[in-house]
Amino acid sequence: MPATGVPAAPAGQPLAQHTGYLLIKLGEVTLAIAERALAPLNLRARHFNVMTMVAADITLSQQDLSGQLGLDPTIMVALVDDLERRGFLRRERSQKDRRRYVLQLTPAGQRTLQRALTVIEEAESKLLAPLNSHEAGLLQELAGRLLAPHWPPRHT
Amino acid sequence: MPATGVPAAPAGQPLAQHTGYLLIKLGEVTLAIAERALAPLNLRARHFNVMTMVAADITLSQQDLSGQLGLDPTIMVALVDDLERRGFLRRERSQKDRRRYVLQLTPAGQRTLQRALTVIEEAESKLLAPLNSHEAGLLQELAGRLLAPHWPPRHT
DNA sequence: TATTGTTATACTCTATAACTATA
DNA sequence: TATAGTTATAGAGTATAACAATA
Repeated sequence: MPATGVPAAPAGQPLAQHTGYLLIKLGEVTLAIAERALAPLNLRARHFNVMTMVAADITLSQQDLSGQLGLDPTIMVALVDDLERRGFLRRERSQKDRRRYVLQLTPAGQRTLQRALTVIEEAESKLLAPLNSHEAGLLQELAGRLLAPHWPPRHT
Repeated sequence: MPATGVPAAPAGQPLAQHTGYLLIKLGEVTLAIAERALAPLNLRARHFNVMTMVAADITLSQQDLSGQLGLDPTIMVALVDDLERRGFLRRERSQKDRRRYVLQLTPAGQRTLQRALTVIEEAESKLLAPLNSHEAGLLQELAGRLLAPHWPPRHT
């Protein structure tokens, strides 16, 4: 095509032809939905992520969590502070390495995580409603394949 | 499952089972890739989006653009200021409604958009490399279907 | 010396409200 | 009165650097 012109694009939504644009906007929409679903529990999506990780693996330090979730360690401090202040988890010094914390959900934290999981799965199911179960599984698989080479991100 | 406990999850990546989490992180990764690809042109992804929209439809006002791109109108002002200052587009008052601006790419803007399009498509192709062409088309279609009910977002 | 967690702080980003000019 | 665009500014969110405790 000539250097003097840009090809005419369909007026409707020229950006919708870019898969990348769709993925970015879909990510934003999905995050907004998750935040709205968790708001009644006074939780942010990050709280849910941290609690889910801690519930699955007690041996994770705060910096392990930062790395796996792609958050700055200083943000993790504030997040864990908040969850601890609200009685959802406890910090205990690791016996093997007393610089590290071992994080552990309290019973209240486990109950809250369970409720959060319920609303998250409900929201997710609404978001995925336009897809049949085969398509939903396919999307899950494709997204996972695309993400794998880039996650966790190397912190700048 | 009992209220006193949360089901044991695979330690590897408990969040990866949530499609929503994958979509959010994939969106973040995709945006980061786009920003990195455009950085040598001194453009942000938003610049590219605005220029693409303006190239496709000259009749869009700044608030039309804000709405379609999901950005606050005040952010659009700064964006258009920047593009105008760099000689990539011009503001002209609409004849039909002199409150509105009609935005128009300059020849330099068209050339820059063309170069931006090249690097964006290159980056997109790298991102999608793990998929064959059928899968890539499928992802495009599924993402579009999921996004449609939620876009553009109703500004809070 | 290096690492975990922490604090203080500066920086970016965004949204809010108030204004003007046009309608 | 309402709308398009603008400005100033406050608020949220983030990252940077420096520090204490431990390895």
